[in-house]
Amino acid sequence: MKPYESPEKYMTLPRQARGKLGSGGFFQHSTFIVWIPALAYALAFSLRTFQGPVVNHLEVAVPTPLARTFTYLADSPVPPGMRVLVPFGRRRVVGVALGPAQAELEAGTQLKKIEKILDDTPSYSETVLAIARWISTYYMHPLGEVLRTMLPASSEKVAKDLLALTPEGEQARSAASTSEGQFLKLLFGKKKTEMSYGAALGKSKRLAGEATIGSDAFTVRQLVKSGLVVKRRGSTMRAREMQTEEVERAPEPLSPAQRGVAPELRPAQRQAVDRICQALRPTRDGSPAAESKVFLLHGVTGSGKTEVYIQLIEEVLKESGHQALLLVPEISLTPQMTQVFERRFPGIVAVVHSAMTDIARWQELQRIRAGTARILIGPRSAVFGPFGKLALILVDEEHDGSYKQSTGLTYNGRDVAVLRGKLEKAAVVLGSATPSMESYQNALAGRYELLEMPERVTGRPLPEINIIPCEKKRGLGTVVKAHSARPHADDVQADERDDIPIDPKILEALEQNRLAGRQAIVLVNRRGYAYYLFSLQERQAVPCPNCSISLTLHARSTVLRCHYCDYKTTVERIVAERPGDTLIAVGYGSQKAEDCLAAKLPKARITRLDSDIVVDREVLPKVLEKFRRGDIDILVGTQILAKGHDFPNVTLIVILEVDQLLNLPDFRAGERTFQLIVQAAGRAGRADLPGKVLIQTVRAENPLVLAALEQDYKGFAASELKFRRAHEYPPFTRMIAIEINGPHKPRLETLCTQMERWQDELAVKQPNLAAKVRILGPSVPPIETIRGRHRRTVIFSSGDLQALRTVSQAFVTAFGKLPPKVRLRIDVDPQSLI
DNA sequence: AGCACGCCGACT
DNA sequence: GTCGGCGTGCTC
Ligand SMILES: [Zn+2]
Repeated sequence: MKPYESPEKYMTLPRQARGKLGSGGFFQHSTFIVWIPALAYALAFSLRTFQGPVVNHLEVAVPTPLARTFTYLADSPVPPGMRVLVPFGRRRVVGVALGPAQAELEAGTQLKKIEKILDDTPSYSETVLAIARWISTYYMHPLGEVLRTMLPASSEKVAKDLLALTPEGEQARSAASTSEGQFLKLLFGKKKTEMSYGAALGKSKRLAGEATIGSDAFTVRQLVKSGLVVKRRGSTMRAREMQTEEVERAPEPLSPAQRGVAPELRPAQRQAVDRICQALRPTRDGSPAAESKVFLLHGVTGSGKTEVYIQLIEEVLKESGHQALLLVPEISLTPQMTQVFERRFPGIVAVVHSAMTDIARWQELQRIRAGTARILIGPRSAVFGPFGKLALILVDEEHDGSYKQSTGLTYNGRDVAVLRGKLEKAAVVLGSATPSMESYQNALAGRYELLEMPERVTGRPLPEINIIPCEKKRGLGTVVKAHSARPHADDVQADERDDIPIDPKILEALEQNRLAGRQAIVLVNRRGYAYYLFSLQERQAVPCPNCSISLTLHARSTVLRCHYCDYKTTVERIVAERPGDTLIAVGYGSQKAEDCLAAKLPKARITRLDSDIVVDREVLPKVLEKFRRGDIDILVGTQILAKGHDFPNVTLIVILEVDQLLNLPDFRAGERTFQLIVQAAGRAGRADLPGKVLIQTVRAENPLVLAALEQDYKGFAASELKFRRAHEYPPFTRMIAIEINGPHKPRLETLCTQMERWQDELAVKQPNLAAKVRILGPSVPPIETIRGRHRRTVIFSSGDLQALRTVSQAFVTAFGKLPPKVRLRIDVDPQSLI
């Protein structure tokens, strides 16, 4: 009997077998606690019979994209939180009982009966149900789906059909001598030998419509018939275990010294621990503190946050049964990291991460549910853990973007943590060296208590940070003129024959570092999708007059546009408006820097790590391991390299494309850049081996960069908050981004016109409401199409959350019926709008 | 999102 | 003829 299998499967098993599950729902606390509400509930249920038509009517949340719940008939009362098997349409699904149905039924509705109750005790506690309800409303996501995502993933993976190249097909592709072969190359790309069948259908159709490069188009059918490809039933892919997962869980016995006389705390640490402990003090009856308190722990890199966490957890453990949750960005969730806690708290730490198999994850969470584990360490989804008595939630690196889920239910683990803390009356500690503007503003406004640890306690000195100003434009890009405004590969090359993208001083430093037997990290941006126009005179990107974010420019086009508000202008116009200025089209990320490194440092062993690879559980650990072993001299990669990993032999970190990062078309560009520099500074060197950080920029006097050099968070935050306030961005407003996407561009554009009309109507019909909410777009996002689907975004923002919700909800309802194949995505508090 | 129904063009 | 692709409607 495997508990992680779908309920449908185990429902067919005899009852005794089910008993082995611990006869428990997932979120249950204990049998004792649950049965009392169950009895009270039964009483209430029967009383209802006197009141009205709700007898035996049970409200059930069903996992479906429909934004509503359903009413079923139940023979006996079903306490809220129980999972139930119900008929739904022509299938059977697992829903969650919510309570007696309150809503009036439409006349003539034929109710169906619940088929089975799947739990002996509720899977979802009252508190967890309350969290689910809040999430459902706040993130505008159906309750049934929210409840489903809260449970650990079941291993049912949909077997999708695949289209695979046959050996003949592979041959035809590499030869590319036939039109079929050429078409296969377009369809599959150069290396892949299989792709999803659905994607193949769509892509082949698109290629046929595009009247492509001379080569004929074929239908998938034709290709199958000629034996070049075969349709295959997709195998159910099982998440592969990360190698590190097998790291010995029970560590070797520790000497008392090792295990743990806690290190002497510095005053700032002591003070933080004391303040938070006050909030942890349990009330008389043994339940957690009477009131939840949120702390923002702002500690510079090396200020000893981990030790503070550990001591707080120790405090929690003093109370029988009390538990603690430590949320960590996915990327930092390494065995090295968890071992620190496992050593200090042997046997009672549970760890979950996304690379685990479902069984392993289920088992870890089971330990939390049973109370045998008292500490849970995990990424954002761990915030839904099945705690009995959660007394403390720690959110490490609270500013980290990985706490935000970007697809489906777009929740932010940090924000849910704050809510859960409130509902569970647990203390919440948000820790960071560079707090998010949201949390910092909450602290300034007194909603969170700010605790500061400005002092470094670890032996590692701050590295030397140098700005390398670029006197030349350093290969930034092409100078645009009215008559040749297009950024084009040829121009770029012609222009840069003697203008390399990396300053010789940096190349020299890299070479010296290698000769000294040390390693280096070079941080670049992800390879580019667009350009911005850099004014040499103003030393900044040409911004949108409405939104103050950089205007973007695409290759082979001279149209500059704002992807927030859809403001448009042309390069010619900008050039004409700024006589005497030099304007440069700069790509946000490029291959150039890497190529230059390889060319100028032929002896160095250089490897590139793209952030796309994070998704790939195989590559990332392998490369990092190689780097750790010293088989790589220079690791070139995106921001992820600055996070989480400690490489003791890295003494030099180079940040090459700071200007591009600063000018990303996103109101958080500055915040991200600041975080990157501070993080990098925290990673270079170690106690006996001082590190160095080099920053190449065309604008050496940039106050943001200067503040980062000084680790002056407050200075940076003050100016950043000023910017946010002036332009009505978060944290001074809330934002909801709605994306529509679909394969037919004209259809999407028609829809956009309707959306504009809707806005006009709102302004007329409800002027008061409309005045409170800023609506930008529909506009074209910087990445216009993803996997053949065109995209448009509408951004709602307001300082009045109620008004924002009302307007967004009205909008979503108005466009509830979408044209064929068009999908709508809602992102509440979007983390990135690209 | 599933799932079924019904319509239509194209391949045995 | 029928098989598969695709738009449409429904889910207590
Ligand atoms: Zn704009």
